[in-house]
Amino acid sequence: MLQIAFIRENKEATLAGLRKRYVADAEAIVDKVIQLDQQRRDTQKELDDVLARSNAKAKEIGALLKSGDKAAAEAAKAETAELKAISKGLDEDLTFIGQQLQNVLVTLPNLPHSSVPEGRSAEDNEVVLEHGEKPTLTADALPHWELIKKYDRDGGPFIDFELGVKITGAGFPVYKGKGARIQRALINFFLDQALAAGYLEIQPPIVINEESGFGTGQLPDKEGQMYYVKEDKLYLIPTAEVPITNLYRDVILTENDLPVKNVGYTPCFRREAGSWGAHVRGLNRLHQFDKVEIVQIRKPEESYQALEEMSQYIQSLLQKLELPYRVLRLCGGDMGFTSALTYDMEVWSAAQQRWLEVSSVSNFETYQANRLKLRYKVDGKTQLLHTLNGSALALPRILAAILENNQTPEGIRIPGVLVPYCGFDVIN
RNA sequence: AGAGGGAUGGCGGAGUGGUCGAUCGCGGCAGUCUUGAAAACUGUUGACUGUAACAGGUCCGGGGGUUCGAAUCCCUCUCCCUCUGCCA
Repeated sequence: MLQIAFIRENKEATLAGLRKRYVADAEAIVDKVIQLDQQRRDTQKELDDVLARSNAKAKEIGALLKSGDKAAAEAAKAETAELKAISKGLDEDLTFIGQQLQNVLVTLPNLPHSSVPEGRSAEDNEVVLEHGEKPTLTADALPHWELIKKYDRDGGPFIDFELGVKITGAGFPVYKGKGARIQRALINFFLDQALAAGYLEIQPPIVINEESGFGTGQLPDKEGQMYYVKEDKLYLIPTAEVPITNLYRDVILTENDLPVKNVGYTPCFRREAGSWGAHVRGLNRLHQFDKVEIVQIRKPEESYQALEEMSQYIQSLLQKLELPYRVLRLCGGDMGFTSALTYDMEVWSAAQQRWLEVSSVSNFETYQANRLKLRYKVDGKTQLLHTLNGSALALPRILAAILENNQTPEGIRIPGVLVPYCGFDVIN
């Protein structure tokens, strides 16, 4: 959530940011925010004054009763009725105005960083760099969903979509044999790498309450994208970002606690309506998938340096896995609601001949921290922190690229770094 | 799931209708002493809002109520603990 004080004092910058994101009626919304904020402050002032008078009166009555002057006390009591009526009315007004303000404020996305390119859609994202050689496959090369069927060894394909449909539904594959083992290998590899890079491993719950959904910005308007357990009012997490970042909700850190670097492996659940044929085939888009997520909490002045470090770290993983990749700087129109700057990492899927997004790393600046009330103390003052996170990495598309890019007539070669984790070096 | 007991500042723990935002202890911070540290002593130490700075306002798990006045009384929700039951 944007800070009201910032909007009030930087109206033009706010408008420019919102335009970059193609927010409709930005000017009208910002004017509404400023107007409601003024109204709220005026009403608050008025209420505070009435309350101050009431408080003084109550003390006066207490003193009179103590001194035994009952008649004067009764007279003073009679004067309070009016104050009470006024304060009640003002209090109701304030609640109403506050709600309206909150309702408008939550509809505003984060303001883009100055380096965010102009643009309306994914077409306009800026390619920051490309790394690695795209493998040239033979004419009979197969996409991963065919490869999975080709190496049918343990009583069915090593990733079984049909079986998943049977027990749950589409988008919930069953990993078997080498399929399950390579998943486990990837998770352990990613966690070990993060530990070596100084992250603290966290195993959070994978269902979260409404407050947590609000804290990181999934709620109120993206509830349709999450699975919901109605009886308990709990949501299945779409990413470990939600529970891990919310560990720091309503927290005031000290400088010694910083920087916070957490890593967590969790399954992730996404309802994601809509599908487009081949683009969502196989492992390309699932309702349940595994992901290792890195989260950092930083002082404002360090957060962009941290973002670059996280980007480098994620790239190092892709390099170790020998995957060709590119890094995109997302444009204003394509960036997530809560982010100020996002890099997407995409790996080259050689048989599908397309780039697959496997990571997204973002700096949210104070947008989440303001919702979370996540602060730290500097020179006796409390200040909002910056939150960042990134996938490091999401498994299914990594696996898809590994399978496709490394296919040979003899079988699918497992990248060297994974072999000790897998216990095998080829799927054949 | 049933019965009972709780929820107070970073932690422990007082406070049961009137200067209580809250005694006290620990911890933290600053100082004295010390070559330095420890110990001891002294002072200081919640958050939000508001103001140029004061002042003022709000917060004792959440919400509502009684009262001139609520941390204290009433209702309700949530969570925690103990015992009984069930259970990976």
